[in-house]
Parts: sequence; structure tokens; C-alpha cells
Amino acid sequence: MVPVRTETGTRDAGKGADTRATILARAVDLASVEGLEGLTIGRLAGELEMSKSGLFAHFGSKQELQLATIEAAAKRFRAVIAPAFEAAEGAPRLRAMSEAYLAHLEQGEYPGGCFWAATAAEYDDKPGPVRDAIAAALDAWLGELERQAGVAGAADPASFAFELYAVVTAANSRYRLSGDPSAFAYARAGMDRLLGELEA
Amino acid sequence: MVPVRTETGTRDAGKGADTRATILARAVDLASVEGLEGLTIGRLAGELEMSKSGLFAHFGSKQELQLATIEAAAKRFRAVIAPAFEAAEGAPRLRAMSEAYLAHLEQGEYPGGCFWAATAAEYDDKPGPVRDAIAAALDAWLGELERQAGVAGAADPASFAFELYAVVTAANSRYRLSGDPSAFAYARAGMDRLLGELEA
DNA sequence: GCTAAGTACGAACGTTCGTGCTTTTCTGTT
DNA sequence: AACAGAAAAGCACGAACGTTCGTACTTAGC
Repeated sequence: MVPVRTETGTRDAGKGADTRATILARAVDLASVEGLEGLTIGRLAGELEMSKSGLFAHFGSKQELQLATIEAAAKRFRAVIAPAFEAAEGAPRLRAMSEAYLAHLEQGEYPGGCFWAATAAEYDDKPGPVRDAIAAALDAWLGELERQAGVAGAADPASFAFELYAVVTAANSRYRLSGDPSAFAYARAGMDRLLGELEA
Repeated sequence: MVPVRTETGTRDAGKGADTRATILARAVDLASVEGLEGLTIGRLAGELEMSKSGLFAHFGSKQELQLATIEAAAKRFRAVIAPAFEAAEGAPRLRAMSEAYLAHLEQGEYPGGCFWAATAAEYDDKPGPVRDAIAAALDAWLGELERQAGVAGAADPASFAFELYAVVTAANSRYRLSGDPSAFAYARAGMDRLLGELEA
């Protein structure tokens, strides 16, 4: 296996860090499809053409692998959303964030759709560090939506954030299950309706 | 184990049908928490204090158990929604259906929250009969929402159904992950806003 | 040039998975 | 009371699970 030299890889010294980053990139993809439970060490090692034990040594336990995968997924998600932070705060940024999320789903860049939708539903009833990490990531996202909704002058920022969140996540779940791309059109219509009231 | 004599049990002759219904009731609960993959024959048998092989004989394969569980969940869901069909068609029925769904989540009658939310996210990227059965059940629900939206005079019934679906399912996912019951308040606010436009 | 640490490997562990085959227990009908 | 068929249990299987161990090979520090 030829480890790809990534940004994170070069920062943390050594070739092991590169391997780790390669593993985690694949782990995020695999978990988006199979879930964090279906993210199996043996299968992951097989896809990467390395030994179970060699891969395992990077993390020490399955739970550590899961937590590292969640962290890697958060980093990837921030990269997807990042361009939206060039938009002005408030309604423009809310629109940019939502559009960035929808566009990256529509483009189909990553298999399995939204990592968070897949794993949140899987772990929402399984207490522990894994669930906590997922919940924290989603709370951070909703918190940012709420903050921007406040800036935009929403009457009830938390309620507004919930509705925007509802519309974009429903686009993911409906599209993944039905394959019908009109889910994105519906989501954009809902987004327009929500933000239209704010921009008026 | 004393099999509970159920409606479905008495219709299909024999004690085996009763046992089957008992198994499936527990299977729906277990799958709502652990998913249809985590719905393990050994664990299910253990919880019901019966042997793996005895339970297995009722279904013949794990996939048949999964499909039967989906069917049982659909039946349960119809029972939850049933009262809403006494409301007049159109906006009143949409409101009654949504409220019935939210109320049964809020009440916490069933562990693991919404069976469909848990299993749809799990199987949306795994083609096969199980995915098809889940998709069909959800399409039926959305189809009914769309039909009622049409009766209610929505400009775009499919888009309206999507938004209503988005709001109520987001209530489930947010409540399960955060435990914050205000998710239901936000969902009802969204529901009111959507239906308010229609009723005006 | 020697050593220590880092990295990956193959083999094996105990457990649980889904699934067969055989035997025992229960149940309903003469 | 006896019997036939259904229902459940017992037992065993091969595979995959997470994990541990001992061991090579590569790199970095003295």
C-alpha cells in the first residue's frame, strides 16, 4: 500500500500518520454506508489491503477507531461547509451553508450520503462515548445555525434552526431511499420559504 | 414462556402463530434500538427465553425475520395513525396524522423511537428486499401525505408532503439524540406554519 | 554501527453470528 | 388413551467478530 501524503499526514510526523489518515478516510466512507457498527476492522483492513492487526495497532480498540472516524468525518464536514463562511453572517450564510450541504449530497462525491444521518440514527439509543461524540458534532452544527438565525433576526432562532435542519436532512434521507433527485428541489423550496421570511 | 393471545394470533390457527406474533412484537422493539442488522437471532431468543433454533424455525432465514419484522412494524404504525382517519380529509387529517405521530414519540410508548427512522438510515445504501420493503412503507406514508395535501389544496402537494415529513421526522431524530423535548415544540410550530398557510 | 522506537505482519484466542440436522415435548383430534 | 403433526429444543458447523501475541522490517538517535 502506498500511503497518500495528506495535509494532516505531513503535520504529524512519520509515515504512520499518513497510514492513519488513509485508514480514516476510508473508514468514513465505509461507515457512511455500513454504519459505525458495520465498520468492521477486518473489512476495512481488507479494502485497504493491510492486515487486521496492523490496522488495529493504530487505534488499540474498535471504539477508538470509531471515535477517530467521527473526528475525521467532522473535519471533512467542516471542509464541505467552509466556503459558506465567506458569506455575510445571518441569512446569506444560512443559505450558503444549506446550499453547500445540499450540493455536496447532490453531487454524490461521497458514498453513503451523509455520515451524520447514518450514524446518528444508529447510535441515538446506545449511550456511551460514541453517541456523545456524534451528538456533540450535531449540536455544534445546530448551534451554528441557531447563532446565524439570531443574527438574521429570527423571532425564535432555535425553532428556525430546527426547521432548516429538518429540511436539509430530509433531503438526504429521502434522496438516499428513493433515489429521486426532486427531494433536493423540495428542500430548496423549503429553504427559500424559511429564509424568504427572514430576508423580507 | 406464556404466549399472549393476540388478534393476529387467533386468526391464524395454532399456538405457533401466537408465538410468532410475540416474537415479532419484541423484534420491532429491538430493531428500533439496534437496527435490523443488530436484530440478532441469538439475542432475540435470549430476551424471549427461548432457543435460537426454535425461534429460527419460524422464519427460516434472517432476512425473512427482517421482512416479517418490517411488516409487523407497519401494522403497528397503522394502528398509531389510525385515529387520524376519523378526521376530515385534507388539512384536518394532515394535522391529525402529524399529531398522532408526534404524540406517540413524545409519550415514549416504544423504545428506540421511530422504527422507520432507525431502519431507513441503516438500509438506504444496502440494496435488496429489506431496503425495498422499508422504502415501500415510507413511500406509502408520503403518498398519503401527498394525497391529503392535494385535497387540502396545496399548490405543490409533493413538496408540501416533503416539508411536513421533514418536520416530524426531525422531531424524532433530534429528540432521540439530544433528549430535549423542545424538539416537539419546534416541530409543532413548523407544522402549524405549514398547515396555517393551507387553512387560510 | 548499535540501539531503540515505530510500523506492519501472520497466527491464534474466545465469542457470536446465521444456519442446518436430529430429537424431544407439546397439542389437538379421534 | 393413543396417535399424528406441529412446535420447540439440543447440538454442531463454518465464518467473522474484536483482540492479543510474538516477530520481522524499517527508520531515527546516540
